[in-house]
This record gives sequence, C-alpha cells and structure tokens, in this order.
Amino acid sequence: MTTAYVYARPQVSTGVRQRSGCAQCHAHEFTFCHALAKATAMSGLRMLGPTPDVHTVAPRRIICREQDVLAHVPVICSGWAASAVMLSDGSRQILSFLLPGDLVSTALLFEPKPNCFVEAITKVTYRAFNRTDLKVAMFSDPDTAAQLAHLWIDEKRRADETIVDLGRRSASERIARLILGLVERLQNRNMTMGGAFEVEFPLRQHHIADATGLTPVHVSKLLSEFRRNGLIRLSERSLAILDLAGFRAVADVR
Amino acid sequence: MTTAYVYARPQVSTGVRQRSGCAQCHAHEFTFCHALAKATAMSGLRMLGPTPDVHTVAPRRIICREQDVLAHVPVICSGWAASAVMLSDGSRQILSFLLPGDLVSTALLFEPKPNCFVEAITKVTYRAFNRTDLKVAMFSDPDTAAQLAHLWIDEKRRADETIVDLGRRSASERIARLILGLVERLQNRNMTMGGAFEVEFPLRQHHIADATGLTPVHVSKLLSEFRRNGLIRLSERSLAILDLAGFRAVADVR
DNA sequence: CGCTTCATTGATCAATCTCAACTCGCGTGG
DNA sequence: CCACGCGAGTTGAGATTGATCAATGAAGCG
Repeated sequence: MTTAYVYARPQVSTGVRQRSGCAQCHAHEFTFCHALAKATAMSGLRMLGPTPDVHTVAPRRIICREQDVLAHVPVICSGWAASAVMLSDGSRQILSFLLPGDLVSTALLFEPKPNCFVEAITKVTYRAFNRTDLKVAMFSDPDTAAQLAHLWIDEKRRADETIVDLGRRSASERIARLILGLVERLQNRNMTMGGAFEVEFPLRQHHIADATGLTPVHVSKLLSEFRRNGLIRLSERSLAILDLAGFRAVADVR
Repeated sequence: MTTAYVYARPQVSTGVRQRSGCAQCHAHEFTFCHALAKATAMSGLRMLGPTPDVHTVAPRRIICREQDVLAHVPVICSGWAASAVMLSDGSRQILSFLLPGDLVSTALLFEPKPNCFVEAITKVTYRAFNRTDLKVAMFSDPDTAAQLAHLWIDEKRRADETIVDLGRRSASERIARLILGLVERLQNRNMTMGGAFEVEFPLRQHHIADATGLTPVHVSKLLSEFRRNGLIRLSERSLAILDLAGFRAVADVR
C-alpha cells in the first residue's frame, strides 16, 4: 500500500459569480455545450433557461464534494480540475482530469450526488446547468440525447482504460499513457501550443502520482528518466513530446 | 509489471438457442428485466418484441468480443461471466464480473461495440434484447429510463471503486473488497446459500488475480492466509465469510 | 492412463515505496 | 530588505510488497 499523503483540507470555494458569454469558452465548439445550444436553438424551444452564470474557483479549491447534493450539473468552461476520492488514511486517487468542455460527471444528470469530490487544479470557471432542464432537453431532443450518450460512453471507456492501466501496467507505462491521453484530449479541443505535441500542462507531480497510483517520488524519478532519454520536455507548466514514437513505445505494451 | 499469463484463445460460442420463460431467472424480480417487463406491460404498448430467446454458452466460452458489432444487448439470465480486456503481452484485466440480471454493459444501449470481451465463467444463459426496441422503451417510458439511468450510475460507481482499489490498496485489501462486493451483489439478488454470508463461488484464483491486478500465485498465498486466520472458508466452489468483522477490517482502509 | 488445469509452497528477484536530506522559488510578515 | 516557512521537485539508500521461477500434488477428463 501507498502511504498516507495527507492533504490539508482545502476550503470550499465561495463560487464567485460572473456574467459572461459562452463564446469565449476555449472548447465551446468541440463539446457538449455547443451541441446543447444548437439542439435548443433548432427545436425552437427554450428548454433551457438562460445560459447559467459562470462560477470561478481558485486553484486547489473544491468545486463540489462527495456528500454534496447538487441541483445542477457543472460543466467546465476553462481551466483544469480533477475528480478524486479520498481514502481514510489520507491518500487519494484521482479518477479523472476534467478539461474545458467536460461535464463533471454524466451520472450527475440523473443523480444529485457525485461519488467523488472535484478540485480545481488551475483557476477554473464552470457553468452549472439545471438538471431538470437538461433532462427535458434530453428527452425531447434525440440529438441532445445522442450527445449525452456519447459523453457517457466516452467517460466509461476512459474509466475502463484506467482500470487496465492501474491493474496491469508498469509505472512508466501508466505515466506515459496518462500524458498521451491528456495531450490527445487537448488536441481534440484545439488547446495545443505551437506544435501539436506541445501543451500547457498545469499538473503537479503529485497529481500524476494520485492519478497513476504511484508516489510523487517515483513519478519524479521516471519523469527525469523520460527527460534524460529525450522523450519529453516538461518545465514551467508546459509539456512537449519530443520523441513521439519513442514515448508511445514506452506507453504501449512493453 | 505483471508477466504474461497467456491464455489459450477460447472458441467463440455457437450460441445455442433455447426457448424458456423469464420466470425461472434467478434474479428476475430484483433487476432490470423485471422493471422493463412491468413498464412495457403498464404502458399497454408492445414496445419490445416477444421476450428474446435464451442463449446458452459453456464455461470459458466467449459471449462477445471486443470488435463485435452487436445488434442486441445481452442480459445475463443465469451464471457468472466476466468482461475483460486482453493486453498484447497476453495478460488480461477483468473489468467486472457479471451476475444474473446484469446487462453486459449499459454502453451497449447506445453503441454496438463493447470495448471489452465477455467470457462465461460458469455455464451462462442470457437474453439478447434488441437495441432499438430498448431505446424506444427508454424514450417513451420515464420509468424505464430511470431504471436504465440507475444501472448506468451503478456501473460507473463500481468502475470508480475499482480504480481506487487498484490504485491505492494493498493486495489483501483488493481481494477482500472484491469478495465482499460480490457477496453483497449476490445478497441483493437473493443468491445466498444457508447463511447470508455463504454463497456459491465459481471463480478460479486466476479470475481473482485478473480482477485485482495480481498474480495467481500471490492470490493463492493471501487466500491461504485468510483461511489460516479464520476469516473465510473457500472450497468446492463455495465461499463463506466466517469472521465478517475481521474480514471487513482486512478489506477496509487499514 | 496420460493430459491439462488448478492450487500450493518455497526461494529468490525486481519494482516501487519509504525515509531522509537537500534545493529552489515564492509569498509573507517583520 | 531579509528571514522564514511552505510547497514542489530531486536524489540516494534501504525496506517491502508482490512478481517470478520452480517443483509438487490433486482433480477432472478424454
């Protein structure tokens, strides 16, 4: 077992509200919100109320907790967050990283209780859609339903992949696969910088450790090894994959 | 990393068909099928065609493969199965065990491709529901939709728990939690024998190993330890938890 | 009867954790 | 401006968990 990395309990965000349009959302046109807006517009109905307010939370603040009962479904507009579970010994497991455009969890569409807590990694803005509105939209518009089904399938596929990674892959493989998965998701959102394999990368090594089931110490050693072998460049909150083939080889099946 | 436990590629089942009623299903009244039948009956519509035929597959045979394109959604009627992923080095990770009443995967309601293969552990019978029928039922009947949403949430919750177990728990904890989880699911289905904590248990040690990310050798050693400590009795395909408090302590957070 | 699968057990090995010391940058308060 | 503490990252030495290898036996089955 991993030892307890005891985290100070972060304060719950006050959820500062701001008004602003969806237009500036990094990932708007690639994700759920867009489809939702389109479906709503096309059907001619105002199924959804006015676009919900934007909430802003600072890094390391909690967006929602495990025991919360949410009347709304948060959708990340900007920034990175993590959904995670805390163990009683103080260690934690990150279930998934949330990027702009991501629903916190599709399960929240049907159930008010997330079974994990969600913490901002960078400064995060999100909108909280009303659950009942979303349900109505979903049942009355097949397009929206299909879109949500797609999100669901994708969420589940990634969870299953995580299970395989944690169950059957070495530390280097886990880290490499995590990074490649994140880069791919950023590419899908047009969130790369310069080259397609250079991205902003706000994760701390302890985030990587908590997502891969390793210790921060070991993560540090393996990242150094990756750097030493010319596979990646990682510094100043930015990441570049220098040797894609080589890095994929590390990530893959051994 | 775990080494390659290379499995012989099992033959695909011929899917022998049989006629028989849902009544004899072990778990009918506790699960999805029941709700579906009720919803269909109440609405007065024949949304679903006649109850689908029962397919029977022998132990160790494949129910569906990763690359299959399924026109239907299999629901287990009797027996145990496992959904799993195979790695290129021949090792495998079991994603979940399927018990009577379980849908193979709720994702199959929306997408014809399972992203894992499903293998019978015991002799298994299952019914293959037509996907389009199910969708129609789901969209026209809120009860059915709620039922499916519940399945989906439950499936995701279990996947998330598996991630936590594999990422942050010791070998003994993983095994104990797996067993407790299965016993609980069997209890929910009224599938216990004698005492509430005595059940039929067809899993081989390699199933436990593949589900917990361990080696069969290590599983054997830890199960022996559990027995030595008077926590469980496990033999002849039957399992009893002898010291529930003690076993829970092993399973829990340490 | 011989084959295969499954389980057990012991000896040894390797991956990863643990502990500890040190550096660096940053924000804060004196 | 400086001292300080804190979070983050690095590095090395040693401990531990679980994997690997190997030998053995029991059970099921053609």
